[in-house]
Amino acid sequence: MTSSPSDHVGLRERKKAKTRAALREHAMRLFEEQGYAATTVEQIAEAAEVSPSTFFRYFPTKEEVVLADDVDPIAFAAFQAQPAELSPLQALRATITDVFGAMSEDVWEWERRRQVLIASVPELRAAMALRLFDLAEELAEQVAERVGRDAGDFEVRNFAGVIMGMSLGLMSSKGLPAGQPDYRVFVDRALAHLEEGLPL
Amino acid sequence: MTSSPSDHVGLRERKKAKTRAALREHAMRLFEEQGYAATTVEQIAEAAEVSPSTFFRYFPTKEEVVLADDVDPIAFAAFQAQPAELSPLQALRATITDVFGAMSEDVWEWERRRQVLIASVPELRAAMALRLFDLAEELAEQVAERVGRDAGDFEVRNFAGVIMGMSLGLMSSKGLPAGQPDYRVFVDRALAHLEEGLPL
DNA sequence: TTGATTTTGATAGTAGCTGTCAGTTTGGCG
DNA sequence: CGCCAAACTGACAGCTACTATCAAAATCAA
Repeated sequence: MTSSPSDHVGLRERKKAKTRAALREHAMRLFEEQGYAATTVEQIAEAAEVSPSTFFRYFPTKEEVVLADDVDPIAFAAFQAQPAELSPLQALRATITDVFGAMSEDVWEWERRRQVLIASVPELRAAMALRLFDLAEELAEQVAERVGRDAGDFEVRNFAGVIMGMSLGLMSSKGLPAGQPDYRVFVDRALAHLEEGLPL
Repeated sequence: MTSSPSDHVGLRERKKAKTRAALREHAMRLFEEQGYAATTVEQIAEAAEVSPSTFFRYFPTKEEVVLADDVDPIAFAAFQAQPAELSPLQALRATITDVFGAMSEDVWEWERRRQVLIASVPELRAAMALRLFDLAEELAEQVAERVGRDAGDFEVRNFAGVIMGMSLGLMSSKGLPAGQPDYRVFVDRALAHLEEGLPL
């Protein structure tokens, strides 16, 4: 689903991909080493051996180099592929299991580093929250289709908003065990709790 | 609870309050007239007849002049005052009714303008999301006390996160009727939906 | 009125980001 | 192979949010 039939992977494309990956990796490394705010775009560009203006050609903002994500579209595809008889919450849980299960350990490790960084930098959390608005929009559309309602339906939107909030809640740096948190477990547990009606 | 026994409201304090109010009002007006991004702090300061550096002495960031809020502490106090036999969700609904009901029409009108502005400016939505993290933290503590659990309890935190997300969902500019949305109704409806276990 | 404290404005500086604009590299095609 | 159009690149200038400092002015307490 990520490549169209006639996909010219010429030298140009490969070079672009390499530059992009280099920027991301050096950025992540520098952020972890000396902090997000203390790292300037100039330093990242220098480490990746390009000019600062080139950085902004690949990533519109400094935040985006961390937030750029390639699992979301996969997850949405997986959600859509869930059997129709599942309830939205059930389908969501199945999706999480599927997507996380299919991740290689390398990809997952990268993802974990991202999460830790985002959770610890308020600026990134804010940007992530913004992104979640769009994701909630998409989720609302898919849920609407699944249950045969309009995407503008109040309860459908509320459902999507609640899921979004649950995800944000898991990002709260406080309250989660430090070290190497395994978000795979947390997400499933939170969804299960929601499925039972949030008993307290 | 906002004033200590011996509260000297001298000329100094009054002037400060006036300056603060002037900054807020002119900022809101300018944002509505020419947009948030297109309005500079310098313009706001000039309209309120102070220097730009004075603006930052009253509000740490440009966002804060919109986000500064005085109903949150009232709402938390009201939540704490709810009868102990109510479930967290019931207490929350009662709080909303109480607080919104006690608002004067003027205060409510100002609140409505704020909400509309925040909903329409991504930057403000992001900042508001950040603030909701702190609010969720406080909510978690109060809920924990209410149900006799630890504030770090996973399900308590999940509850707080979900409530936060619900609030964010209501801020999504799309999907809400334009014009003069009455958030009082929406919040209660969303809470009721949650109370029923998010049926779809 | 005097002296302490607070508030204020001016100034200078940093960083993130946006634009422009020429110089170079690249891929496609005759 | 060689040319052209397109894309990529890097340098520069500029804007705005925000910070830090410091002396002048206003306010308060005695």
